[in-house]
Amino acid sequence: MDEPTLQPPSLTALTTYLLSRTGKAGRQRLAERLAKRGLRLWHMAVLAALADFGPHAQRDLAVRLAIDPSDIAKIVEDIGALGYVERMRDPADRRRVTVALTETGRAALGEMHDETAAVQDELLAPLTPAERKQLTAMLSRVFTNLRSAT
Amino acid sequence: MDEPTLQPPSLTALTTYLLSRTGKAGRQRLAERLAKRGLRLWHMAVLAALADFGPHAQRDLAVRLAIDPSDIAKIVEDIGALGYVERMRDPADRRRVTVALTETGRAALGEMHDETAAVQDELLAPLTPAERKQLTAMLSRVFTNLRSAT
DNA sequence: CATATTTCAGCTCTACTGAAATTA
DNA sequence: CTAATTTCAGTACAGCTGAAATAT
Repeated sequence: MDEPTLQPPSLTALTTYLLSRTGKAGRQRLAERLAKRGLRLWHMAVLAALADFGPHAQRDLAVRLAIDPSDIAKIVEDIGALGYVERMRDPADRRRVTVALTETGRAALGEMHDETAAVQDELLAPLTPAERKQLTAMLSRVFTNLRSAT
Repeated sequence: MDEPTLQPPSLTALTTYLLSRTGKAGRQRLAERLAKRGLRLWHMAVLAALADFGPHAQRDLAVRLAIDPSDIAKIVEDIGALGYVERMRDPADRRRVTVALTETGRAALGEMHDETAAVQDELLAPLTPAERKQLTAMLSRVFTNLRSAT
């Protein structure tokens, strides 16, 4: 009897394949949670960047998060409509639009933090706490290297 | 002076975020290589499944690789046009279409194997060989757990 | 004039939904 | 008649290109 759920060994031996598949699964689960709030992943990423580093010009948000600049406008407008951020023209350079987190946005981000932790616990269930730390450390180095090797 | 390339710590602390980003980067680099052959990732995945497990009905390919059944037809037709696979109606159940790898397909898959190894070396450059093994083992457990917990 | 930032229209790709055609 | 398999049309989203509008 065949077991049609087995993955091809020549694919599961490819770390890149495993990264791609597990990454997609994690993204989907996160996205499902955020969708209940009417948000998507980039919305959360922008809120996190504003919480961690303070107000940004939209251009700087795009550079920091590696979002295409042409997509920023819509993302910021969405979370602005929810009252999570405020936009102001920069008086010093009136081309720039400065985006700042509101208290409402900060509170929403706090709730999301708990939800993302729950999603992560589910995703990484088969790993011990020590292994999760190792995994995070390794992925962090890979990710940093990606961004420097542009 | 600000360093606008720093990622938000509250995101890089999320393993799910790192998985998602590194996974996407890996997928993109693989896709770039395959695009030079006129292929995409699912094409390679199907070829690998046929090489590892022999001929499949299209339905079984969809189940094994977790591709949507409605997308299989186009994928198989594409690699069929390149001469990488052959399709035959199953005489025992004429609803089913059996897909089999050709020698041409097997040879192409061999060349792709070398290319994917090169992509992976670049992606995982900051990790030692021992760490790469650890990473692969951990991701493999996470991935297996995902599929069983459907 | 050249450049930077924001914004929008449009394209492609992936992944999904729904339904039709064929066969069991 | 019901169910399984293949196939296609249409939809939604993400990510990108190109260009216009505004300001430096």
